Amino acid sequence: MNLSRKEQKEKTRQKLMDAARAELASGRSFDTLSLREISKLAGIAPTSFYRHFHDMEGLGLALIEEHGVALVTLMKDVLEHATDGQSLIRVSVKALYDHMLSDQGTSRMIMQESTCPDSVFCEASKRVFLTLSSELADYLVQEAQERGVPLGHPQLAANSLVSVMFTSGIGLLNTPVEEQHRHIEAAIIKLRMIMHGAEVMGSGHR
Amino acid sequence: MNLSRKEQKEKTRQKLMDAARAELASGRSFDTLSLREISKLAGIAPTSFYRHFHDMEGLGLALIEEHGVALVTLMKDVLEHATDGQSLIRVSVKALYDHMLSDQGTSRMIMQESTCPDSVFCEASKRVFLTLSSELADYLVQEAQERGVPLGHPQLAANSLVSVMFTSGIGLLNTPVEEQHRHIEAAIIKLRMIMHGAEVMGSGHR
DNA sequence: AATTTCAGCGTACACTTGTACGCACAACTG
DNA sequence: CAGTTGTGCGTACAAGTGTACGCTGAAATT
Repeated sequence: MNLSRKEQKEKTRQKLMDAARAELASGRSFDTLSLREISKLAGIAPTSFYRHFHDMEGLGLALIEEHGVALVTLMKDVLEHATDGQSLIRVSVKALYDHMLSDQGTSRMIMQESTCPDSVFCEASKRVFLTLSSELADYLVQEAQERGVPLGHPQLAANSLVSVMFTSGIGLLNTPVEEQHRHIEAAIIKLRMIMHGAEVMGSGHR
Repeated sequence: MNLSRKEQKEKTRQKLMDAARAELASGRSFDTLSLREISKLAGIAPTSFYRHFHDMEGLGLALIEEHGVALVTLMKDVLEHATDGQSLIRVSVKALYDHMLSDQGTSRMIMQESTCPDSVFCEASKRVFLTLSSELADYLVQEAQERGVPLGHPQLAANSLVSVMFTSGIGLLNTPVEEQHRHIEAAIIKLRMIMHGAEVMGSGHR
């Protein structure tokens, strides 16, 4: 079972990313991670790191990129199979939170980096949120049209939904298992609240 | 104009905190700041740092603490002088955003640290948000009672309001001046949307 | 006036950091 | 089969890190 060069390389690359994800998941912030440390955890020499990424920045970017793609795919999938508006929220939340729990490190990183200005990470993170927001907004207007219930400021509504969804999601990561269910239900209520608000604002009420 | 020892010490302490705030404001994350670097920027020897803080962690905590107190004071002040519910949102947003703009560094730091688990900073940051949320929730129920318009889930509503307010606020920091006004108006709409939603949920509608 | 206190400094040490350079050796290519 | 390619390694170095230790001089206390 000799591995080809490409396979082997991909494998070590994943080892590096996994090492970083693990450290992130344990609560470290990305910019406290050092090239040497990650290399050691991945079981390679520090100088070999450069065979896979030009930089730690390169690694970070790869993490965000991969996570973002998965997130957008997930959301499209959920929206596609949505039945009605009520359960949609519940299903989205569950799906998103499962995903966040499965990669806590990168999830936190994206949230963190989205607050920093002028960094490559920030741009990448914001792009993820923006994509999700527009995707959701598109769906909302379409769905509202079908139901004949106009929505006010769908773009802003989607934006708030994403904000609250992720802020709550991050909170969930630091929540003991026995309280997670309560936490999720709270998030669902918050999201419904925003949807109701959007509907009110859609029916002429300012 | 000889300064007393205490005054002098307080002055250098502030120089340290100001140096940190400046670095934070320029987009650095707190844990990339080194003791030596901050000491140099403050114009003192690295070893003198210990006369003021036990740690960089100590400095960080002081930053969050001070900022948090200012924030809570500000909010209480705004709520106290509130006239009606509509302008309240506008006034709060303006006040908060002024405050955030005046200390971008710490504002960002609090947002960032609130996502990390198991850190002293996280606890401190979350405490700030929690205090703000409860303060706001208290006001909302009281105000709702006076108006005779019941609110659904006031605690969750307050929580969402704070989430959206701060997420948008952080976004504002990275927004060019000419777009800031539009950004603020968008935030106000988002917040009103949540309030409408809370009112809908208060009138039996789930 | 004599004594104590203490903010600030300089030196020193053990570590960690990124990365330049060249070598080895297995996998690919012709 | 010879030749090239490229992953991974070890060494080496300059730069930066936290902090222990002891000193100084002025302010505060006695």
